[in-house]
Amino acid sequence: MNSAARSPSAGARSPSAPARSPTARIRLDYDERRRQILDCAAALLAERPYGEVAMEDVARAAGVTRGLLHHYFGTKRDLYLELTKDMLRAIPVQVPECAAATTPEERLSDSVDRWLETIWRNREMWLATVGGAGLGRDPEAERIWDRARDISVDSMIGVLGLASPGEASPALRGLLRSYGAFAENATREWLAHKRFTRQQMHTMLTETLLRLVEDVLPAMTRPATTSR
Amino acid sequence: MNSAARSPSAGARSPSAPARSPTARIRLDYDERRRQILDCAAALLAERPYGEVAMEDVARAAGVTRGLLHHYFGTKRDLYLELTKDMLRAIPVQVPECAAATTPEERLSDSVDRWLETIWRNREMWLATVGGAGLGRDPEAERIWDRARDISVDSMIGVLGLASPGEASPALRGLLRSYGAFAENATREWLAHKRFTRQQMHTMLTETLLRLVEDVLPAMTRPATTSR
DNA sequence: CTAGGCTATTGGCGATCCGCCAATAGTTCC
DNA sequence: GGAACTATTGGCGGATCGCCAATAGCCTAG
Repeated sequence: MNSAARSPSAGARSPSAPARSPTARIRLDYDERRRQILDCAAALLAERPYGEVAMEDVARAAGVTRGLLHHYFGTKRDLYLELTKDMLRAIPVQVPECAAATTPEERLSDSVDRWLETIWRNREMWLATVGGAGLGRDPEAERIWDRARDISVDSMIGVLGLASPGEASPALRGLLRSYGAFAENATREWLAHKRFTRQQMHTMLTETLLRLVEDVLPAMTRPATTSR
Repeated sequence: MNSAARSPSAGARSPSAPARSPTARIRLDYDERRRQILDCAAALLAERPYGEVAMEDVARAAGVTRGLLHHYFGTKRDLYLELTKDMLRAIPVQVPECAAATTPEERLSDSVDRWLETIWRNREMWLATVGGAGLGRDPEAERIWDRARDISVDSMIGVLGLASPGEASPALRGLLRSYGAFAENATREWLAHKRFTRQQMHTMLTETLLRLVEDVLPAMTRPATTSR
């Protein structure tokens, strides 16, 4: 645009320079910078939707320029997907395996507890990705989420000792995936609006899952009518 | 633009072109045009995400120019919100009230059935809005959805005869809202991936809601531990 | 049947943001 | 101290959005 008004001296850069030397170019290690950018992006995406967070904003928050973001992550969409993957890596769906001789209910309770703990520690990043800032229905994003959800489903099946991973019926998998949506919504209301206590979250998540697999699933797979 | 398009060889426009002359400026009634634009937007948003549908695309699909879209709806975001409101209007959360003397289970079954029927008839628009093309975490959109979900929650409370609308506990409302997310996910898998049959949908939705209010809710509101 | 007004519709201007890449400047190692 | 290495910058070009003055269908009065 208006590249005019560049005096020959070419000094006097942006007046809003940080307290350091005005043109300090701070050089970080690859992984450090990468992490910092991801954190800044998470913070911004946790408070307003994807479409309203400009790359420029993320860059400014990280104290770098837009070009660097593209250098590290490629597209804005790529940055978002990277953030998603990163979050899914940080919240590895609960692996139970506490002790061998326990009831499924105990394992489930433990598993849910651990999961809530992890979510709570990463709540900002969770809200930035799962919580809905998303870019919606992107095939790649959907693929990532689908895989994560399938892993989560496998984990649930394992915790409850329902079936060998390969043998679960489509109905069961679908049911558990929908339970995942249920849990996500409850978590969002817990984190963003404090509509549940953590105690309530725990009870709700465990009890609901048990009811689904013990009562709802049999009713679904029973082929005959009698839906009541 | 192409004002010379009447030459014989220059025919063969898009096969779906209207029977009018190529450059005809077709003037429609306000409501007609509005509805047509909304339908075109729904069709496009049903197959790819919000960010990848340009206003230009919607305009071309509707056979008009971009400017007209802004004239009718203002911002792109406004258009999307309008579409959402429109969809929520078209799918008025099931009003049961079938007959007076029925059991809650029967009313619920009926209500779910009616809801599934409506969704199926409007599946394209449903997928375009609920189904996830969304713009994510927009405050206005969230407000719209929240109101719709609250109405839906009231409806469920009414169908099951649980409490007078004003007296429902926050826990109940939150639980039912999360059930809404459960139902939405199941519906998406049903419509977009055919992972459930309609029969299964019906059973799953009714049975789950009953289990939630009869078993899970009491466990949540019971203050003591014993979540086992 | 023509003139004139009403308003649906157009076309294009300015601004914002994204994607990229050649040039620049810290950092390290010899 | 100099040279190689690479993190970082700055800006160009393209796509899209938001808007508004000008245009042109359609309807009614005379």
